[in-house]
Amino acid sequence: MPRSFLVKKVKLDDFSSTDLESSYSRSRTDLSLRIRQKGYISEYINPSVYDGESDGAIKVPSPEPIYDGIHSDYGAPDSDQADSPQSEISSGYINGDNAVSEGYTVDAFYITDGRSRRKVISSPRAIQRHTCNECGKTYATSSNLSRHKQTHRSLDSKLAKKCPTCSKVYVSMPAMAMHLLTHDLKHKCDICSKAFSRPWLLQGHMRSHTGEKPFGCAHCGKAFADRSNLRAHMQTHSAFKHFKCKRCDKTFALKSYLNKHYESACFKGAFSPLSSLEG
DNA sequence: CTGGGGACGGGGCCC
DNA sequence: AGGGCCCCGTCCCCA
Repeated sequence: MPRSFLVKKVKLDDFSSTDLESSYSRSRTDLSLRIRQKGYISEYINPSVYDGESDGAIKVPSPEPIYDGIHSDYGAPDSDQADSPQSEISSGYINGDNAVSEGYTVDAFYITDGRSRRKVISSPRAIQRHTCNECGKTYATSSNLSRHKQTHRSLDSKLAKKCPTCSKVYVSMPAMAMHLLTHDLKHKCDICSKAFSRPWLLQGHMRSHTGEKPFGCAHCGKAFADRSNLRAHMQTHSAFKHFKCKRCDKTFALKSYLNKHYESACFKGAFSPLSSLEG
């Protein structure tokens, strides 16, 4: 599947030559381990970090071995079996029943990020990027850049438009159009009649009825219906807790845990921590 | 109180 | 311009 191949190549492109040499000569699982040694999942999901990987310091290695119950080798780079979880190639199965999941190692998880396609430098089109002079973001076409530039307009701009339903103001017409969709719940579940604004929201919802869990953790084998939930789960495998309470210094693996902490023990009845301590 | 998971929404980006 | 896909984030519930 060409798209999978490109995406995979993107990921490899972002590693140092040392990384590449070793990963080319070793299995994808080994590459996954190297990724985790470099700083676990959040650093490979966060686009800002990804865009400018500057810190090669070794942080906390994964406390967990790659889950043996699935096939976590996504194929060596010279293999034409390069796979993404979107692929029809079934490289790994978490469950033995009908709910078939493919195992996501940290790297495989990352490479399915559609945004990473921005970094496809092997593509001829990627060489001629159109750069926003305000924020430096680059786009494949001038049309896309033009659309993006709308987001830099001021809210006071004469071009700003207000949503007739909820009065939210948008300076970007594509964002406005996207927002208008959120008021149009035309995707309805045949089973429970719940309605959604986007087809993929309905898709995700349908999994709650079917039990389908396409997103599997390659570390422990647990499968999820929702990619975001797998992402949060992946963070629970990390021994590195990125989110620290600025009052009591307790650390948490997930920002949501820290927020919960702020709302409960540490700041109950006190001033709002979210406004004064975020950062 | 914390950790973890399920479900979902908003908005950005690509083709 | 529209559809598809994705990320980030939140809310809620439960152990």
